[in-house]
Amino acid sequence: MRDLSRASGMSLAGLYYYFESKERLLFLIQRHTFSTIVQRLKGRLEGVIDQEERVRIFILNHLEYFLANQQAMKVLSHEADVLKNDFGSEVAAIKREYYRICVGLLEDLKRAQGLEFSTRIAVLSLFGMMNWIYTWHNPRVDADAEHLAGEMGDIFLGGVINGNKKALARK
Amino acid sequence: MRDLSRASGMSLAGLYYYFESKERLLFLIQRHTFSTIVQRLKGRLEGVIDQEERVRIFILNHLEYFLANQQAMKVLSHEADVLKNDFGSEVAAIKREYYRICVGLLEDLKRAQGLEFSTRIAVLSLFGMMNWIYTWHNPRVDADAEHLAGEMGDIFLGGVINGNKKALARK
DNA sequence: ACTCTGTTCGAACGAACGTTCGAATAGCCG
DNA sequence: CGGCTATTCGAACGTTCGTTCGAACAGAGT
Repeated sequence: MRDLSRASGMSLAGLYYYFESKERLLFLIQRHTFSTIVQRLKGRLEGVIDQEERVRIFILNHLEYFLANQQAMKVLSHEADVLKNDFGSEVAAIKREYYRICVGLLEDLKRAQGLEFSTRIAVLSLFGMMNWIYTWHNPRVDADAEHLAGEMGDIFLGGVINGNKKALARK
Repeated sequence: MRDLSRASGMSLAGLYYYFESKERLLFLIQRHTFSTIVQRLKGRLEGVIDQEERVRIFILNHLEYFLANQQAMKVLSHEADVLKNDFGSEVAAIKREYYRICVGLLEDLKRAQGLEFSTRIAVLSLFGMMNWIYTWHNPRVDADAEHLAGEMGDIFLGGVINGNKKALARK
């Protein structure tokens, strides 16, 4: 809170006039962030019917937000699951909705292409690939969100589609 | 430190008889952990020539250690990069060696199969998939390390191999 | 001018943290 | 037994943290 007061130019006590506690402030930030990501995603998915393209949109939407707000996402990843009670459950609900959307995309993809793989593991692997980016992405060295989303989309989709056909053939 | 004294049964001051500071204790834990992972990996890779199998060994070795020491890895992931100066650079060197081993495995795979993709993005995507596991793995619900390593290996290898051939054909 | 409401702040509180110090204890060797 | 070293600990120190409180100030309405 002292860091925030210094950075914002408002006194420490002044912050508490607007935010009743540090926990509530973190809650507001988290809710705003994850709601925004979900809302943008829904807008971008509208009208797109190709299942692979829909997954690629999901990846791009996620990476764009993460890279545009990298320091913020570093904090939010670090502070995940620290909110208690109502704060925690409300944020968890938004995250769960986001997770479920991704599950839905993959279920649709499986149905459309006749694939068999664990949706849960695939979704969580994809989240891992995307979320880990805050630990290594350097804007001066690494490509932008669009390019990274393309590469990760190739790996992930190539994996669940082609890798899966191979696994089936192995049986 | 007070938590550690409670959990270990030794007094708070007693801890400082064995570890000169909290930072040095964290350093010793991190060095031990990452050295162990690297050392085990090297042993398991010995004599294995198939490039895909070598990557699968890498994944299995990583996941096995992470799941066998899940709470510890949660802390270590959380406390990554907090060590300063010599402590930080010595741990960073071990991590860099581990990273380089993975880069080597993928470079070999690319050479053996004539693939083209960004090694850096592939390696970091793989690390993301594997490291993120500490946030979601539930031993009562999710499969064991061997099974997860198989699934993640399918996704990742299927992605960099088949997904890559498709990307080349797209050109 | 006076009050009322909304806004801002310096100063402090209590708790938690990493660390230190001197005293107490235990085990061993002469 | 006496003396030595290694080990253990209660108590405290100084700092940082989240939070609170009362006073000060500004502007609008009467």
